[in-house]
Amino acid sequence: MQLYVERGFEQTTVAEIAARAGVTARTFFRHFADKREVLFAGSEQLQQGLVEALESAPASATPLEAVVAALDAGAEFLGRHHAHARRRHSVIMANPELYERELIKMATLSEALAEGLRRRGVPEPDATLTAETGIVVVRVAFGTWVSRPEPTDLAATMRETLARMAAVTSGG
Amino acid sequence: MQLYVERGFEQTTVAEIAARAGVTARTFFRHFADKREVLFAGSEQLQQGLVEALESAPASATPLEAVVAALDAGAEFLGRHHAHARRRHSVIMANPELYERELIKMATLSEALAEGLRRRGVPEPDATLTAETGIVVVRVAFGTWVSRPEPTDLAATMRETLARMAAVTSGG
DNA sequence: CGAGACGATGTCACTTGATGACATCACCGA
DNA sequence: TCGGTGATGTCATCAAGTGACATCGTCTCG
Repeated sequence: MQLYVERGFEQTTVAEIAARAGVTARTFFRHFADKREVLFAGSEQLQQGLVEALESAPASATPLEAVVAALDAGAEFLGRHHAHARRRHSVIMANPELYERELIKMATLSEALAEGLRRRGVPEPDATLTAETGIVVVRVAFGTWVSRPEPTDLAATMRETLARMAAVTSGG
Repeated sequence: MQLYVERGFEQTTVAEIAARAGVTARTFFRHFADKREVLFAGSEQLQQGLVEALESAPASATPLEAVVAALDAGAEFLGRHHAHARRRHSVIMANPELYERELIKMATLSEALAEGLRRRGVPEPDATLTAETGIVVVRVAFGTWVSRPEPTDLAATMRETLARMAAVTSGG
């Protein structure tokens, strides 16, 4: 993060990162699949948390309600470390390569949620669509949350975003 | 495409592609920014078509209706060459690197639609959310369309997908 | 205590993707 | 015919990864 902020992502070489960490480039690649992955460590935990929240939603919950439960868990996970999140987000948004990675992480997350919904008996295409809706809400809400200079309530932002989403897709 | 299908994306080298095309690797990189971009030539036309359709929707149209107009244009563009689309899609889905690129193209498309909606006076976050909804519909509908062995009506699939999307986000 | 297994790291060599600098060559218009 | 322009080739070079092998410290078992 230091180097990416200092001189930009493309301009910093893996050798430099490794040097600052006091290891070798070869070692770097044993910890991270590639140069981008450094910024996405911990995304498995997020996914795991979301899926667990989805699964522990009551069986009577509608698909959307189950996803809302997952969103709440996501807000708790993402809603800490506002300052750090802002720095990280600005680095990612400044680099198409990193943004690509971010997007595929989100897509993976979406697929995991869809799978969880299917396990709950939700048929296709509803499972996929509900999951995708959830991910759009996470992305958009996180984006506005992170754009605010001071930390606010991410869960609330997500709920508002979801409400707008519902309004908008029903032709409001 | 030939080489990517024959031996997989990662396994084919730029030198091979260039050789089969009868040029040099250096020339390849003058036509395509990178190895993946080969599969995404023409995506600017798609974007342009969608945005134009969005703009030529009547001023009285709701945001969602305007996006539906764009979707129709997209269906016309994407809905041809079913066989080719299937091959291309399977190659992309088999390779995370390519899928990443696909996702960022879609994100760019989404942002272009959002910008078009803003020009129509749609405020945030509705513009972004409506555009994202449209893109989800394109992605999911295209996925099911391409999964069918025989060509069907993509526009119809999109409409059905959008209807499910509306049902699902309103808690159905 | 000592031998050996194991995990983390380093070293080296190599492939491939990607880019800059410069040379060529074909073609087009004055 | 001359000169410009655009497309391509050649060459050198850098950076991202990866495989093979060596090294070193630690932990465990007899």
